[in-house]
Amino acid sequence: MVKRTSFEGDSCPIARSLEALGDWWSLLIIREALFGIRRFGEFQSRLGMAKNILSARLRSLVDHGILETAPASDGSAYQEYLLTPKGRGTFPILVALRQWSEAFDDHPEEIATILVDRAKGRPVKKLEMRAEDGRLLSPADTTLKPRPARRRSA
Amino acid sequence: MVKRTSFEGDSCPIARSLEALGDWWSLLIIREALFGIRRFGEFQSRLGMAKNILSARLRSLVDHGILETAPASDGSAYQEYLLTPKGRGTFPILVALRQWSEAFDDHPEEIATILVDRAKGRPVKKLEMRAEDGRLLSPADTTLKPRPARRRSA
DNA sequence: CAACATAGTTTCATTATGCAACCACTGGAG
DNA sequence: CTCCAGTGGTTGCATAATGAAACTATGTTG
Repeated sequence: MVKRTSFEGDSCPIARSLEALGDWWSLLIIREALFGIRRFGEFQSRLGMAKNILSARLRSLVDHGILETAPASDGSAYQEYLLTPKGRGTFPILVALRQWSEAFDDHPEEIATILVDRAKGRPVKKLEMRAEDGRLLSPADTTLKPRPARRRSA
Repeated sequence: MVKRTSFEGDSCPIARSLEALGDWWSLLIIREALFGIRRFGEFQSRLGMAKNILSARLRSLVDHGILETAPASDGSAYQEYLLTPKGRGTFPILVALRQWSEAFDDHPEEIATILVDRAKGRPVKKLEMRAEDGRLLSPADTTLKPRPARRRSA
C-alpha cells in the first residue's frame, strides 16, 4: 500500500491524536469553532479554504467525535457543526501551540492577537507541567511508564 | 498556483505554529528527539518512515530552527540532529496532545505508555490554564486582544 | 582494498490538495 | 406556483506531497 500512513493502531497517544488532528486544517477549524463559528459558509469564508476540503475535514472531525452536526439553531432548515466535549478538550493543545509561537516565532511582531484573562485583560500564564502534588516539572523530571494493565472488573 | 496553502504570513499564532509543526511526521520526530534520538537511521527505524520523507522533514525542521545539525558526538564523522531551545519548547504541545488522547481516545486501552513524574512514578497533572495571579481559567474565561503595537524604543 | 553500514537522493506510482464548475435544496418575492 | 439568490455541498481535473524501492556516496571495519 502506498497510502498515507495511518497512526490509527499506533500505541503512542501522540500519534493517535495526530490521526485526528494532525493535518493542516483540522486545528484551524476547531479554533474557529471555539470562537463560535458553526456554519459551513462561515468556516469557508473565514479560513479561505476550498469547499471540498472543508467538507472532507468536517466529515472527518465528525467521524472522530470532535464535531457533531446539529439540525438547526437560528430557525433555518440548515444544519450546523458544534464542538463535542472531546472537541472542546483540544483547547489546551491550541493554547500550547499559541504560546509556542509567542515564545519562539522569528517574527513575533506579525502575530496579531494575544490570549488574555477576560477578567483582568492580562495575558494568561504559560502552561506548566506539574506533579500530582503540585511540584513544577521540567521535561527531564518526567518519564514514560507502561500503562498498567486494566484490572478485570466485571 | 495549486500549491498547498502556506500559513507563513498568517497573523494567527496557531496557524504560524502549524506552518512548522502541522504535518504528519514533524511532531513525531520531535517526540523521538526529546527521547534522545539523534541519528538519521535511528529516526528512520523507530518511526518506520520512508527515508526521503524523513530527509525532507529533518531539513524543514532545521530550516525552522527546531533542530540543528551537530558535526558529531560519538566520535564518528557522521552528523546528528539536536533539538534547539525552540525545539525543546514544543514539549507542552506534546504533553497536551498526549493528555487529550488519554482523556478522550475511544480505545484508551490501546495506549501503551503514561507520562509520569520521575520522582514519584505518578501521572503528571493535566495542564491547566491560569491567569497571571494564579486563578484557574476555563476557555470561556479567556478572550483574544489585539497585540499592543510595539513601543518605538530606539 | 573489499565488504558492509550510514545517510541520504532519485525514480516512479499513488494519494491528497486546491481551484473551478456544477448541482441540490432553502427561503423569500412576485 | 415560479423564479431566483443564497447556502451547502459534490465532481473533475491539474498539481503537489507521500511512500516504497532502487540507487549513490561516503564512512567504517576487517
